[in-house]
Amino acid sequence: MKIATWNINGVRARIDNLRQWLESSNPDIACLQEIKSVDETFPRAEIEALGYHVETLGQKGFNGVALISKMQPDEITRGLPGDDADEQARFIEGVFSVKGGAIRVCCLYLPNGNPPDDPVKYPYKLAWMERLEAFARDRLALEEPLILAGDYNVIPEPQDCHDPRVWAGDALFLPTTRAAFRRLENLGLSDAVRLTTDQSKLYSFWDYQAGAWQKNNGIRIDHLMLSAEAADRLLSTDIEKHVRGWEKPSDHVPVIAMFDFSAAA
DNA sequence: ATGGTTGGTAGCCAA
Repeated sequence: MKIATWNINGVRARIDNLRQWLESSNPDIACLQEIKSVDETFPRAEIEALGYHVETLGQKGFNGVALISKMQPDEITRGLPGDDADEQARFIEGVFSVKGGAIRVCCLYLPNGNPPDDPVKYPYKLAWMERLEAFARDRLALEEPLILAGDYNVIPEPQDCHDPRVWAGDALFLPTTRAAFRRLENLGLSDAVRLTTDQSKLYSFWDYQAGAWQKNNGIRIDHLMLSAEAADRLLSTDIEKHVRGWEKPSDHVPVIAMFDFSAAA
């Protein structure tokens, strides 16, 4: 089973890329972030025409996430628990039946947090990460294959960016941010890409500005974090870098993980 | 080099 995460940076501006990607990469489940669309204007029919189920949590103008899948989900939950006043559309969770049980796939768009001295933005990021940690602790107690996939807006380690000095003061790389990410790992979640390679300079995002793509000035911020039960079934991962070279690309590329959920638990 | 690029929106903001 192929599970993907992709920050698409505007699903309506990117519908041709999305179709081309779904047809060529053929994921079973895809987590999309930054759809920048309300549910009413989401290009549902175009995606359903390719044989996918579509679940969205939209928002006007920015944010917004979608979970699209070949299988019908058994259960969908919208929003990250822990703050009823939070109106930003950044989280959608689906449960899917596989042979021998269920898998749980969460699509998340973690707040960017810049600028870090803003009175609202960085504290919101850290609070959101605390809520994610509490959520993960709850779900990990179920002892089932759990995949938390999305744009984390976190550069986990210095080797995940082209130049750590450039990112030193950025909300994506501050020690406090990285420590919060490590707390997720310490709960028992593993970075799928890092389970399969220790290679440096693997990136999932290149800024549109200053020729970052041409110079390979990228960062790795899109992650699939796995429970032990999911990690046990992991076969391989891939960062689909070629998608960044397409016409009118997103600034992020899809990150995928292949699993074998066919064996009994 | 505190620059420059994109999407959604009509607030220039968010990234």
